[in-house]
Amino acid sequence: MLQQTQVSRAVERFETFMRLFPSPNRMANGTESAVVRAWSGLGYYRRARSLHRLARVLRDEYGGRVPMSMEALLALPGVGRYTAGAILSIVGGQTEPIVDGNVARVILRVLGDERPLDQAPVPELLWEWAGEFVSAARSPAVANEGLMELGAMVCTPRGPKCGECPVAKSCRARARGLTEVIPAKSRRVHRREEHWHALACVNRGRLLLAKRPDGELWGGMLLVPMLRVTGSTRRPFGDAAERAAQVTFDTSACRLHISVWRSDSRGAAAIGKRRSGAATSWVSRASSPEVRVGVTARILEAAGV
DNA sequence: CATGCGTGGGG
DNA sequence: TCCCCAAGCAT
Repeated sequence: MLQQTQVSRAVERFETFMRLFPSPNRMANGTESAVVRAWSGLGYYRRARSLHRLARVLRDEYGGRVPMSMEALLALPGVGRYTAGAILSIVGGQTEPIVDGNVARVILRVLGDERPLDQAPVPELLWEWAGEFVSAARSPAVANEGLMELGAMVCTPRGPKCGECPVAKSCRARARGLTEVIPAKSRRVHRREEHWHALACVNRGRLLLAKRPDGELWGGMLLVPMLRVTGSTRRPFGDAAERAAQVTFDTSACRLHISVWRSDSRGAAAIGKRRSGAATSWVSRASSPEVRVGVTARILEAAGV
């Protein structure tokens, strides 16, 4: 959960999530969609799907336990250098470094390095520095936690609290007045614009949802049926739906301009004509978490259903 | 190695 | 309103 997600967002979900999946075996014995459902709203849903796959690897190959070696951890789906380092150092007390966004910011400021944190060879430099740091520490867990926490609480992206910083005296960014420009911003990518149709389709308290195709935006998620506009289709769902609203929705990579259509029991057939084999299902509005989250919630609200 | 992947809060 | 960014990873 903590991969590229603020601690406070993860904390909100953690207790519930752990009650649902108290052990790797319990998750492995359940379905992927159960995990994705519990994850809904957190974003980056590949993490949820990876986690379910990971649980099955633990069940089938490691007796339901987490292997405590770098090699084994890095081979698990969704586990990279950061996650493996965190598990080994914080859980296992091993001398392994962690570099997250916070740590990178602290190191670059201390060094007065004005390069973007993702520009080669900066990442390797950061891992080496963090490796020397944790090697010199009595407790790898405390050292790594402390370094991340320093970045999160004191050496913040804007307005760092240098007056409270234990290493302010040896910080080059501080000495040169560069704390606001380090770390340097990397080249910005333009958010591409796409046009989509969405179908808000309600019948007797149930809502039509469709599973997004793997490899596309929101792959594997259960959402209000959505189609990307490719040609110049005026009425993508025929006469079965009426135009209800227009909404804009941003993801990290693109801005979606969505034409929202409203329909009833006829909607499923309209979707079926558009998409061969689209996995649609009617779900209860009251008990389905998808209804209250993300793009689906926005579309339903805009459609007034 | 550059890019894609969500969402929500803060400035 | 708009941009930045968050306990990254896979491809």
